[in-house]
Amino acid sequence: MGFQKTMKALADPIRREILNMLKAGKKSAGEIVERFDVTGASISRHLSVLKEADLVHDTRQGQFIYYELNTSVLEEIMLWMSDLKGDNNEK
Amino acid sequence: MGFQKTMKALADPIRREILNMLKAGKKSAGEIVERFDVTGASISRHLSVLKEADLVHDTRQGQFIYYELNTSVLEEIMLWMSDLKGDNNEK
DNA sequence: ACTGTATTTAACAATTAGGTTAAATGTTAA
DNA sequence: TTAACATTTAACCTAATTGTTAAATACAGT
Repeated sequence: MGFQKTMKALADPIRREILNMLKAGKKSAGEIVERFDVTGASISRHLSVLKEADLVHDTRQGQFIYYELNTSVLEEIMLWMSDLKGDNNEK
Repeated sequence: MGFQKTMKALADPIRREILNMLKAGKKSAGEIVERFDVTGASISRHLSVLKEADLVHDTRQGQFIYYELNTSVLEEIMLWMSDLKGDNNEK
């Protein structure tokens, strides 16, 4: 269940770019929107896809909602890819 | 150009399962079709998506077309994920 | 040349995804 | 409580994806 959601979430370039941005630290939805040429509503939905995939966590602080990267779910994906490549061992 | 195609190709569960099958060695389109509950036409298109993403190579042998796994394109994806995770080094 | 088998391609229907604008929600501050 | 701001949700549109069936292509054997 999680795997499919994660892969689907990662298949969109805007969502991947959002993840790249968050590597530098948590950012508010507004700060994220600024970087793209689409509406806030559109980014908001992308964020909710990332959230459902557990690739980000959000915390409200006042009127802002901050998004933060969560890479733990990438673990099993990298394992799957490693396995596919024939690297038949851990990590 | 390649990255997006690869991620898109990997986002479908049937295509991932095809790749899993091919880990065991090359298989004809027909052998692949047998494993799934969809028509050969459907699998054929999935195979062409995988081919366009360079995740598989195909070679005709008589009336059969054999598909073979190519994992080289996974390299850059794993690098991207590693980088996202903060593993700021090689491999 | 014909027949059978393997596979792909074309045409179409149904579903999903991603974008927009407008309305709704939540928070802050006056 | 009203106003302003940040963000999400709803309604809608269009384009892309995935599946189906039927036709086309490619090869093998007689």
